[in-house]
Amino acid sequence: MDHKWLEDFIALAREKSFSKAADLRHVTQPQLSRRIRSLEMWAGTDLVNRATVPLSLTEAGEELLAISRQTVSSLGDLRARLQGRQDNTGWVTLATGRTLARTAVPGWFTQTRRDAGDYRLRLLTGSILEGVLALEQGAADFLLAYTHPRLPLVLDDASFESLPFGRDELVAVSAPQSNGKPLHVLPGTAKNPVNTLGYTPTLALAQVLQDGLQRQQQQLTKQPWHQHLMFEADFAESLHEQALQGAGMGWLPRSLVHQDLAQGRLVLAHAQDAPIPIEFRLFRPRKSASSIAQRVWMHTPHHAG
Amino acid sequence: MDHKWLEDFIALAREKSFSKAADLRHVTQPQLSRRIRSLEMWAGTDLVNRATVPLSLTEAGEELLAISRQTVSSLGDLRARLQGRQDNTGWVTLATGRTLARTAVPGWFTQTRRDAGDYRLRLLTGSILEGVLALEQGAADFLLAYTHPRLPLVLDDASFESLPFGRDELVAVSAPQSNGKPLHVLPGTAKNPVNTLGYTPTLALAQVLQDGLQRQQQQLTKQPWHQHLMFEADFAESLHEQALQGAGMGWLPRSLVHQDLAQGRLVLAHAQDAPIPIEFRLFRPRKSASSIAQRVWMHTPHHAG
DNA sequence: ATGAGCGTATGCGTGAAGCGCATGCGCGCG
DNA sequence: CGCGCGCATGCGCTTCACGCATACGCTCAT
Repeated sequence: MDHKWLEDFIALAREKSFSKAADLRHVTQPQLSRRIRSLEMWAGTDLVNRATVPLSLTEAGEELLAISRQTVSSLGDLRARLQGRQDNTGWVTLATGRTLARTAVPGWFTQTRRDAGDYRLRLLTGSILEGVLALEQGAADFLLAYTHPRLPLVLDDASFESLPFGRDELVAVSAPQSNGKPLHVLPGTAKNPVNTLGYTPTLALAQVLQDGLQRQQQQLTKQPWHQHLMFEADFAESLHEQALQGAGMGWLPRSLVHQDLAQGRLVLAHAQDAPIPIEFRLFRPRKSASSIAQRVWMHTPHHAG
Repeated sequence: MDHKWLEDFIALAREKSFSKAADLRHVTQPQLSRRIRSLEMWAGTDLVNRATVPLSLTEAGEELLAISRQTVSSLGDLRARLQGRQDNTGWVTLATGRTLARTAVPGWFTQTRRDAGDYRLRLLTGSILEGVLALEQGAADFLLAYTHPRLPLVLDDASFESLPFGRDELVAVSAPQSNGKPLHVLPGTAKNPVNTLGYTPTLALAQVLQDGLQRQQQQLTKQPWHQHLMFEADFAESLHEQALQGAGMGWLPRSLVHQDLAQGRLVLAHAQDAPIPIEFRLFRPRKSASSIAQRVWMHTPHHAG
């Protein structure tokens, strides 16, 4: 009997749909179907009436649901307490991506440390999905992530709250020539496409960027840009490095390159100077915040969306 | 989080020994060690203080123990209820071995059906270990198994009770020659060993037989018998079949062959006619018996050990 | 009535994790 | 000081959990 099965079952009872519950649980629908089937095998009887629309629980299912809720919550609470016990040494854990860790976190940390009192920060960098899991499992106090219609970010509104944390913009930059003009500039030509530095598609930034570019090409220029992807990385810093070396044009967060732009090490590589806006929010569980995490949350300014 | 881990942890807290708990849980000591380690990883903190002798639980471990007990028992009870609910259609489930299913069960079934009222019997045949698991998990109402000092049969006395069910004896039999003397007879000679039919060592009967033979050779004949194992099966019926065909000498339960002995299809193949006694007991959980299982238990005669 | 679309179950190949066995290592006792 | 007991670790094997692709059933609309 896997504890996961009970959590799956609770989700299924809430959503009354295998597909929806599978999304909530971050697994595919077939897998959730099999897990529920396993739970039914373990119980020795059917738990879900699949004939009704929407599906309903059998009598046995209702009984198991009650016990599952109690079990999951008591074990979850205990686990959170145990984890929190050794975290209550003044640490706050923040899950985020590598780029935001470089751009948005430093300023926030120094500011909240000044306003909310001294505390120590533990940073967990990884994919958005990893961050979501860390937050759900109590391994992190906060999650700082990009928000975008194309990023599903499945966090239950009932259990998690968020506030607008900040915004930034992706600007097309390139190393300059000796005359100060960009070495690589948009749009290129068909025979001379612009050397481009890109994000790996798994990265959240890549999704946001792709969507932003599509819109720009629709609104600004009717014809496509001619790009030649030279370099791809899952870390904005790497692209930054390549851009500084003159390897190509890349879309980088302005906060990451504004100093280079000011001092001429990089220049804007877009004829119309059309930055792509990006937004990010800070998430936290609605309950069971440590006192320090609570103070930090309260002293985090809401950047009006 | 595997539910097994909690059961392991409870066993460990009771036994205060990884090895003992591993035996109770029917796994090897290293595996139990790893499971507890997994549980500690999940909890995020140590649960067991391995330094003390005997080992003790940490504060976190004590808290988890309390919740584990509650969780395991409530889930276990519910499961038993659910299983019982659909078994309460007049079925009683008996786990036993293949041999006892042929020898001891039929008479018991007809007798208890007469005394305890009409009921239906579901027979689960398998190894003793499988039967023990079926009983522990509520998949079976009763377990009928050989008892012997060499068979560890790890059933918790606090949770399970048993009664002496019956006894039988293994007799050496062989097909007869035309003159009525056994075709294969003990003891053989060094150059002409007796063709023997044996049980696969995994079988409980094999353990009992081997122990019985060792004692007999110590007590009756100082010198070993000369046997040549011709055929091995995990099912007494198969040996029976082979014996009838004259393939060799085999130790078979008397109840299985008494008719063949009476009618001369088989004859005793042992010079001193020294049968090996075997005993078997009926086990059941101390609690949560269905009403029918309760009646059957009550009407099962105690064959005084 | 028939076909389109949604939602759940199933086959399959891959990869990770659980398992037993063999062995290492620390601690207490003779 | 060595010997034995008890828990941890390395290793190879097998099993199963997972995602992907696809089949099946059911409803609703034309």
